[in-house]
Amino acid sequence: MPRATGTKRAILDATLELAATKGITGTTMDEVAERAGVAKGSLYYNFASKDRLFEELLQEGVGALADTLREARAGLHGRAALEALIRALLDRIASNTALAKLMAAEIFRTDRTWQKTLFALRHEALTVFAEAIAEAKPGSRDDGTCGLMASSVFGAVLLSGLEWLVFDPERHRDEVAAAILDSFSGGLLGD
Amino acid sequence: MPRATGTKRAILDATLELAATKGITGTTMDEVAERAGVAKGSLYYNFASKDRLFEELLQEGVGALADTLREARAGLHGRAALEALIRALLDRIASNTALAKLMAAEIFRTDRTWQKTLFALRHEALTVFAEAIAEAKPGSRDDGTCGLMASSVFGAVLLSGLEWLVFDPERHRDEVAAAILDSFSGGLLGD
DNA sequence: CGACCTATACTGACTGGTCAGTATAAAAAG
DNA sequence: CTTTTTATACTGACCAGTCAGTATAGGTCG
Repeated sequence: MPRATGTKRAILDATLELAATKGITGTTMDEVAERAGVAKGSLYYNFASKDRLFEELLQEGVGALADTLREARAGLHGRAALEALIRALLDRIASNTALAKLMAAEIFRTDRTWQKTLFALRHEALTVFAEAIAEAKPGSRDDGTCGLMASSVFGAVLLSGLEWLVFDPERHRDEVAAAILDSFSGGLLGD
Repeated sequence: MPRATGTKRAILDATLELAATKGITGTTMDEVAERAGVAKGSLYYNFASKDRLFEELLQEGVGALADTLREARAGLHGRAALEALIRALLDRIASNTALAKLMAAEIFRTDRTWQKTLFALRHEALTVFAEAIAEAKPGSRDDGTCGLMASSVFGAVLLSGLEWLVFDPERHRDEVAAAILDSFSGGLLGD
C-alpha cells in the first residue's frame, strides 16, 4: 500500500472546506482533488460518486455531532442537561464551522439522493434535545411539542453561532453562550 | 404570443420555486425559462445575468420580509411587540416557504457576487428584532447582546418553521407558534 | 535468491454531456 | 417605429465520471 493511509481523510477534509464556502453543487471534483493533493482518479477509487462522497461526509459529521450531544447530556438532568447541550452545540459549531454551514444549507433540501441518511441523523441529534426538554418541562403537552421546541433551541444556537463566527468573530464565545441562554431564560417573554 | 406585462414577475416566481428545491447553482436558466413559460432570450432581456436575476430575487424577497416585520411591530411595545414579530415571521415563512428555504441556504455564503446586498437586507430584518428586544429587556447589557439575541430568536423561528413545513406539515400553525413562544417564556431555563 | 503472480492504491488524459451566455430574424404590442 | 418577446441555433468553458496504465507490497514456487 503506497500512500495508503490518509487519502480518504484528506479527500473528506478538502471536500468539507470547499463545500462550506461554495456549496455542494458549486464544488467540483477537480477542485477537491487539487485541494486534497490527490489525483481525480483517487476520488473515484475511494468514493463511488460525488453524491456518495458527500453522503459519507455528512454521515460522519452529523453522526459525530449527535455523539457529542449525547455525551454532553450524560449524567445530567433537567435544566442543567439542556444548558450543557446548548453549550456543547455552540462549541461544536465553533470547532467545525464548515460542517455547521453545510448543515444550515442542506438540511431542508429534499431533492438529494442522500435525503434519507441526513434525515435520520438530523432526527437523532434533535431527539437528544427533545428528550432533555421533555425532562426539563414536566408539565409537557404530550405529543410532538418537545420536538418543536427542540428545533427551536437548535435553530437558535445554530443561527446565532454562525452569525457570530461568520459576521462577528472577534466576540468572545462566552458572550454568545450567555446571550443564547439569556434569551431562553424568560427575560424576553416570560412572566 | 407575448404577454405585455408580467414577464419579469413570471421569471422571478419561476426562479424562486426552482431555487427552493434545487438550490441556486443547481437551477439552470433553461429550466427557469421553461417554468416561466417564456423564451430564454427574455431572461437576458430582463436580467443582465443569472447572478443579477438571483440578486433581484433575494432583494425583493428579503426586503418584503423586513417590511412585514416593521409593520408587525408598529404601535406595539415591549413583550407584545416581540410576540407579534415572532408570529409575523412564522406566517411569512409559511406563506413564502420557498424564500425561507433559500434564505436558510444562502445566508452564510460569503462567495456570492451579491453578498453585500443580502448582508444589508438581512441586517435590516434582524435590526427590527434587536430593537424590540432592547425595548423588552430594559436591563440590557449595552453593546451587541441584543443583536445576538435577535439572531437567536430569528433562528429559532426560521428552523422550527421550516421543520414544520418541510417535515411535519399536518401540524397546525398555532401549535408551532405556541411551542416557539413557550420555549422563550422561561419554562426551559428560567428561574 | 529471483522470477512470477496477485491485490491494492493511485494517476491523469480523455469523453460525453451540460450550461451560461450570445446571435439573429421575425412577430406582436403599444 | 420602438420596445418587448419568441423561437432556434450556436459557442466555449466547465465538469462528472471513465479507463488504461503505473507503483508498491506481499505471497509462492523452483
